[in-house]
Amino acid sequence: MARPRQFDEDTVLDAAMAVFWAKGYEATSIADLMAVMNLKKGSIYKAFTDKRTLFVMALERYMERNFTGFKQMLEGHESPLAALGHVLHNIVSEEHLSTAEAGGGQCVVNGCFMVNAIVELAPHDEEFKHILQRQVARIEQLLEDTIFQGQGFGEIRTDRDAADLAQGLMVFIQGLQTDARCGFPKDKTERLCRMVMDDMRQKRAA
Amino acid sequence: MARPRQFDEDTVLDAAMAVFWAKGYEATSIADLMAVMNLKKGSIYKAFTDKRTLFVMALERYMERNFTGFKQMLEGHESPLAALGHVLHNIVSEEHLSTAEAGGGQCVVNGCFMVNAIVELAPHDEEFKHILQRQVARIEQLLEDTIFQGQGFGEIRTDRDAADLAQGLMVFIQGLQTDARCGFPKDKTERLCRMVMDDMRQKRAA
DNA sequence: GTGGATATTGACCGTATGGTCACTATTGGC
DNA sequence: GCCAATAGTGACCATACGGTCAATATCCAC
Repeated sequence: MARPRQFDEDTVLDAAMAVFWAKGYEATSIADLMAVMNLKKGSIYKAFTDKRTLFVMALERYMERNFTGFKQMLEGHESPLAALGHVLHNIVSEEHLSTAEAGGGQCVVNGCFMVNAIVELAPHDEEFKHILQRQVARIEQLLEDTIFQGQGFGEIRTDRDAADLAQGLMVFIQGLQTDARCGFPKDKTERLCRMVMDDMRQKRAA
Repeated sequence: MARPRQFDEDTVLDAAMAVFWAKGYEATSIADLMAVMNLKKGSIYKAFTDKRTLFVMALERYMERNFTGFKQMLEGHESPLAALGHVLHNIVSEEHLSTAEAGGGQCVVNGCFMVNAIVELAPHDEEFKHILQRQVARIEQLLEDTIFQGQGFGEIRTDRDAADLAQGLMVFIQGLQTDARCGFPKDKTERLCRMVMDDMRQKRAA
């Protein structure tokens, strides 16, 4: 009994996510969003209230996808350490980094939307800060659980708490995302990932 | 034979640096700069051409200070490893993180201006990208030299290249700066720093 | 004190911004 | 076929943006 939507919400949210991810909150204008979502201004505001709300929706969409992506990547490996290695490899590989393809945009390495949002918005906006802190904690917990398993397996070093190793790994990952934004060569970051993975390994007495 | 400046360039540049550091490029308006620099719009444009040029000057000012700060912090320690520990401790401690006090602003933890600029600007601006890549490389080199010395000292592990260790440490530091923007507790990051320092140490056979 | 040179000022400009809203279009239920 | 309800549209709005410039003020050398 009412006119149905003429756009697919998932599709346009993906498009909005891509442009916010690539350009950040401030640098993305409503005009940018109109172009990439293929919607007129009025439709955007009717459906998503305002720019900030749309950003939050796009960010939460990203974070949810990112989190379940992590979980899936951690499954189906012969060992927890291999699973972590797989996650790191995926972070560094281009496939995981958005190519902002929605709207015919060019291929740019964008790093991590969450990290970008932290740097741009967290210090000046309590709401974003809480959302982002929660997400960081969630991912850290995932890493910690996996590391804990690996310690039980005897393949990950036990001279450190799983929580500490997880936090250290998380900081390292955040640093990698900065590197990505600066366009550093993939082989360098892959090398670093191998090194970090190797340092997590339980060393046998020589 | 001409009217002299009524403001101190160092002072106003410090103020501009603080606000760009805290809020980023896009979110800082000319009005913000006028307020914090205590200058009228026309004076700013006469002295610094435009917003972008002023930002570059502020960023380069920061980077130069940051770099010489690193160098000074690395001097006068009993050993290279202790020097690196001192650097890390300083990064984590509040003193090193800008308090944006110029202009009577509130005290906020701002992370690293360079990292903020990388995340906000590097992917979409070739000039910034080059400037920032160069600075990262410069700091990495400093770390590498120190690590190399420490290896000669026998206190830093020699099973890895100094260059690799330096790159890993740099990524970790960049991750710390993200954490800072998100407002994570200092004791957590200090703990992580101790852990990383300890992992750099040359282990004696048990 | 006059002149040349630079600094300071604030009014002004064109445009882009985020956001609103009255109007029209399209639907399913009755 | 009409009605209630929601979607789509684009003109419109106030304002904030980065930036310019002519007029004025202030300096030093002579």
